[in-house]
Amino acid sequence: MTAECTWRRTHTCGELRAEHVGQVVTLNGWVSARRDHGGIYFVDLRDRYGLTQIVLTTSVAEGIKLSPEDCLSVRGAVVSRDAANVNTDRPTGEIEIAVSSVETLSSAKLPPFEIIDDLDTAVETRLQYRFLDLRRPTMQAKLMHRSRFIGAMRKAWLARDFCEIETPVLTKATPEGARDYLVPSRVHAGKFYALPQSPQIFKQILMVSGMDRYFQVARCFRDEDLRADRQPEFTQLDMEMSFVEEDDVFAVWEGVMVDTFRDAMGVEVEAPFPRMPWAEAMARFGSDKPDIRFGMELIDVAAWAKECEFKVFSGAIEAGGRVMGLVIEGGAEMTRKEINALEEVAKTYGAKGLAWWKSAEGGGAGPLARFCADDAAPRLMEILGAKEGDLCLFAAGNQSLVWRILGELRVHLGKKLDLVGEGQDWRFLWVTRFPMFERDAESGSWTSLHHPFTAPQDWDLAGDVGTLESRAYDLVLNGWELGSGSIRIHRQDVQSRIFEILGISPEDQRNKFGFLLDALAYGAPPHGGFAMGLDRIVALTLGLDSIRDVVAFPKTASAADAMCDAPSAVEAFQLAEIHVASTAPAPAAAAQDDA
RNA sequence: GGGGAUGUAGCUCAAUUGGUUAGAGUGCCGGCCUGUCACGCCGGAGGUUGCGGGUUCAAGUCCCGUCAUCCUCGCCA
Repeated sequence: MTAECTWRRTHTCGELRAEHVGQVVTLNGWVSARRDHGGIYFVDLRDRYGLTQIVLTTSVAEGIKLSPEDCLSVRGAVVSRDAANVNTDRPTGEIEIAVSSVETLSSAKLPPFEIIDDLDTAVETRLQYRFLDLRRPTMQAKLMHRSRFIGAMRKAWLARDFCEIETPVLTKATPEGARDYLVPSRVHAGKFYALPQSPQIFKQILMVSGMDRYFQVARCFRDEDLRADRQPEFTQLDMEMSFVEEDDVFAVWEGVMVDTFRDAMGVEVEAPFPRMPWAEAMARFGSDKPDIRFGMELIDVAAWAKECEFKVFSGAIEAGGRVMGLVIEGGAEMTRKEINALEEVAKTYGAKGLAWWKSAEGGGAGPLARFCADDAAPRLMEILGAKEGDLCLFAAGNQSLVWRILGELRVHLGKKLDLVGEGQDWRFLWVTRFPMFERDAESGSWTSLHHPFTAPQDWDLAGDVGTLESRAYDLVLNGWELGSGSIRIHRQDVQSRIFEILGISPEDQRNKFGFLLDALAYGAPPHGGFAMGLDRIVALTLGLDSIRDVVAFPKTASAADAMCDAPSAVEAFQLAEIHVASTAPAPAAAAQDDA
């Protein structure tokens, strides 16, 4: 624009105060609420910074039609309000703008929903009109919190001499782990890139290169089904450092989290964070991401169960399985209906049923009561640490199933019974010493629990493969897994041996990971790192259960973008260029749906 | 891939056992109003009950299929 600009703002809609009274200002913003009193007309003008009331008298308003969400430029004097008219709920409530001229920069169609905070609109509609959804002050506040949080973190890493380095988004497909998003190559007919599930190998190679301390705010892609806390593309704070062991990684992260919480939120986080071996986490909480804000730990009742007359329990012990329980203090007041609901929860996670007992010296009540005659009841109560009036829940079966059932029940009960006490906002926990390998349920072969580059506790890999412990660790916050990391393998011979255990042939090792093995052969430093899911921690610090509100343009549960309608069909010539032919059936006309 | 929930006016919801012209709040439009800030008062418009089929004298309601959204199990090294 070469002519003098008539509409550019002098202030935002959130900054004018009593001290500005008398100034003539120009504001730009959107029409939020309108209150027409005939001879005088009030409009709340909104932008990212706040709301300012503008006042139009009849002569100014003449011929001007303001609709909700019109984008305006208004010019006028800042005037103070009479004491009776001050709006104490708004930072700008002491003043208003006596408008002398209005310019409509862009008029708005009637929005499908009102742009206000406390409006419970269907997610479907919100996502389709995300540009309007993101105009709501709460949504803008969430995005601004995300920006502040990540900004504080970046500053904390840079202050610790970490170097921010970008790694490729077009990279190499690997069959291990999650399903890859694939990108066909035009230049190399029949070949494909993959979008990274994480920058794992690149960051290790940066360590071999001697970059020593790396971090990145990295977008990662996994073509798996969604959840409230999982999107197919998500953001990690990825880092790696050289010449370190576990304690070094923990210490630097603890410092970064303390700084970040302080800078972004004004919250003092307690550090160092407690550490707990995986085996202890499973035994005590039945979970590798325990919420340590409340107790109700799992109790092994094998000593009682093996001798009891309840065949399900004694049989489980004989078969090499476990019988464990939970005690809900005062839970005997629960109704049969509530207990049945708990059983349904247990069944979701593979339980055949849920044995329960309202504990009492005299034998108690519930399905287990008839096995609690004479001294059986007091003995069971002693093992459980239960009192009269408590409700005890039991699971029997193989170890992993029992852990899972009771671990999930514990989390469920923690929410249902509101067991998290006051002042327990941020309870971080490092979970360490994960198992190195687990059996694949289908093929029976070994797979890495973390990833194949994780160092073992014992470089010699001596002993039974199934009992080997790794140097992997997770950071857990209030029962959410925030991220994982490990000390890596920096020795080529050990890396090859791990691939061998995983059943990857020497030939496949060369094809898939040859560049890493090569790198490890050129003086790789001991190194380790960690990656934190930023969507999750940003959601968690806002008290949200879903990460959808902290992602500007999230996908729906079917991995679609409701606003731009991705994914979508492409032109035949585009497929031809990349040497791709679709095997998808043509969409049937009858299946078309205009919803 | 499996299970559950939901789908009615622009939005949020209601509609008895299958029964008259599918209602309310809100928003929107028009009128009135000079101190509102969830303004108020009066009036008005607004519906393919997601889509397709079936049962029935009669379907928002029952049945089958399908689509979409949310939650969830599997899956997510």
